[in-house]
Amino acid sequence: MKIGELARRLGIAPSKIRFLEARGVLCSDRLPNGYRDYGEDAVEDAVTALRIILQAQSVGFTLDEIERALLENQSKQPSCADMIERLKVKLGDLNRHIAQSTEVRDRLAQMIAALTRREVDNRDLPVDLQDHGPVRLAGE
Amino acid sequence: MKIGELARRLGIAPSKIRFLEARGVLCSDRLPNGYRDYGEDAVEDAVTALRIILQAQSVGFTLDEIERALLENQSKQPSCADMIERLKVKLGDLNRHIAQSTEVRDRLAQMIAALTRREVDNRDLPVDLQDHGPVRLAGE
DNA sequence: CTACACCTTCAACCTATATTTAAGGTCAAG
DNA sequence: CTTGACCTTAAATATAGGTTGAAGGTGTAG
Repeated sequence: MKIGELARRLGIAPSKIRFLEARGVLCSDRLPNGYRDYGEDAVEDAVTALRIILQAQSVGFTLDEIERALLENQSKQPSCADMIERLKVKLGDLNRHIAQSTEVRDRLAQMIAALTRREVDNRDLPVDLQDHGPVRLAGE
Repeated sequence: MKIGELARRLGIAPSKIRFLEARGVLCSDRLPNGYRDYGEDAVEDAVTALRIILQAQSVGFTLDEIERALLENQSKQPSCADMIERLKVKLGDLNRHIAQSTEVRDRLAQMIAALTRREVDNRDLPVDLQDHGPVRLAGE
């Protein structure tokens, strides 16, 4: 399988696969003419790797971090003392991030509810804006 | 209060306050000499606005979205039908994001546990890597 | 008056993460 | 053989979110 079909299958641009490969988080076999060639196993590996990479990226890991974690994990010699520390820091970040996301999610849900009510009754202001009163933003 | 002290109080760079003001999500009064001047109320407003802005940013809202939401919320004429739709989409995004973050958080925690065990017993591989087998990454 | 910290604007630059484009090679169908 | 889809690399551009630097004004202390 060539890169175009793999990209379509993954729902991403071929350029992104090339980019990730250049970054060092993916690899590929090549045909004699230089084209990237993905066998059956390679396709499955790529899909799995991409799923991990995109998911990690989506929750705030940089490609550098992902690369370090993946490579370190695959190395036969552990030597991971440093990495475990880095991952623990990331775990803390992630927990704080989840707490914050949840808080914002709840406020957003309240806001939507309040705005929806306001469509009917105009007096009802969003709770989270009432809490701190009108904030001076731009243009006042 | 001038921008430097406000920035120190907020723990951010003065340049960031200027940047956010230029972006349209903050405002300021000016002294006759052009310096930004924050009165007592303005300081509180700025702190509140910054808290909201940074938190929203940290969970994936762009400055454009934050600006639209804040300005729309403060407008006297609701006309928010569009915004409610946008916010609902964002709420969905946020819920998916929380689910994904939580999943990655749990896997990360397992990975740390496994790596910590491996420091003692080298056979014990991280569960999330066992699940999908070795992934072909770069350099193999 | 001199120093020095602080402020202004505006434009340039930076990092991360890609995408797009330019110039060219490969290949199967008609 | 030509056309068009697809591939290659390298370099330029895009986008978000800033930071930095130049050039210059302000304010206060010695």
